[in-house]
Amino acid sequence: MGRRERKKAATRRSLADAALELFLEHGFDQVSIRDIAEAADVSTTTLFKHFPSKEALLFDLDADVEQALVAAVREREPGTPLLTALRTHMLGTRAVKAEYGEQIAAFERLVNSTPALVEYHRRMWMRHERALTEAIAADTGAPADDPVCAALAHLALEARALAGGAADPEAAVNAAFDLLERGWEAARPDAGRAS
Amino acid sequence: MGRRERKKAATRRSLADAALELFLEHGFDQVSIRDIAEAADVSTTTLFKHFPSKEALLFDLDADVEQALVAAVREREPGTPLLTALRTHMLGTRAVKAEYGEQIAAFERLVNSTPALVEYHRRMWMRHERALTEAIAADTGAPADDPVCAALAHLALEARALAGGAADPEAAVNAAFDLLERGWEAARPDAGRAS
DNA sequence: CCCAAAAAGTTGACTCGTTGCACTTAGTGA
DNA sequence: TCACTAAGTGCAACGAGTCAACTTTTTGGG
Repeated sequence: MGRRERKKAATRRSLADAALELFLEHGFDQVSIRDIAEAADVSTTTLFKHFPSKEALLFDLDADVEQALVAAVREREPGTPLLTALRTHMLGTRAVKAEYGEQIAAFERLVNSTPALVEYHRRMWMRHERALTEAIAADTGAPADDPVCAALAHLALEARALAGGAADPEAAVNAAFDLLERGWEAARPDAGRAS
Repeated sequence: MGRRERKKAATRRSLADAALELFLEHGFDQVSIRDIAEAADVSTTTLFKHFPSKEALLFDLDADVEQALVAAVREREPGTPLLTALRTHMLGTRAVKAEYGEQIAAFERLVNSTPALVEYHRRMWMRHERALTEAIAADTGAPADDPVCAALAHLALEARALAGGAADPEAAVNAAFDLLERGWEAARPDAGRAS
């Protein structure tokens, strides 16, 4: 990796870092793009060459975490039912987060207290809908555009948004998956055991 | 109703009309707030006294249509299962719309081709989540904050968003409800028959 | 080794949604 | 009739995001 790409990555990180710090201290809406550019000592145009929007500054690291979802389905333990793997993954990342402690907690508080960020987060999350649909379809031998697989993917992903607004997020996720799991097994009696 | 309120309603309507016309002709993003205010012969400040945002200009009429959803559950034929009523309502309004013909079709095309509008529409729709949750809970005698009822409400409402992006919307709605209905009946064996 | 092309950054002005402020106008109610 | 209030105006501003023209590097090929 040449010097150019290293420098590029450096300014990118310095932007994301400055943004995170300022957002955590003053709140998302109280910090302007100009403030961030100023803090990272670049111009606003440069900032927008690195990040397509103000929101994107925050979810820079989070991007690959989201990819893990599809992997959790595709590369799950053989013999594990699909929905079980999904459910575990959604509950599991939560546990990992809890372990990391205050930093991630503060980040989540920031996101969940800013409507624009909640929405953006949701959008990013939902981008995997198609990939998940295909993973599920492939898994059960259904055609790639099977409506039932699409519905399952969509509704399973929605479980996260549902948890976001609930008093007890874990219970909410479990409730959603209880519903889906039973409905899914009824629809495909073979799906509950191994595939 | 005095003259003042009549005038207020008049400018409001003239704004909404101008907006709809311009949006349909040029597309949402190609029309600025200033254009609309100009066409209705008021200032942009006045426009924002009537509508809280650009998007709101379009969904002025649609607002009460959305309210019908909760009514469809609460005031359904006695003996009809809850989910059946919901499903029918979602498929039914679609049929009504088809009958109205080109105008509504064009409107829907406009909305569905503009990400900002899709999102706004979804938001409006999802505002009924709490009301629906309570209606469902009351219906089955569960506590008002029962997670399963909340999950069902959320996921049922989501069926619309799911349909929006699907090749065959009707099939998508049916697939979602098939899943939910089975899961729901498994969770509450008494819920499938009458209440 | 040098030069041209590509990539990174800068500057400054601009659009667009949205808000705030100070002001006028016109119904309304006593 | 008169004070009050709500609607509307004009203008200036702010913040996000874009655009175009221009200055650096950095890099790769002849």
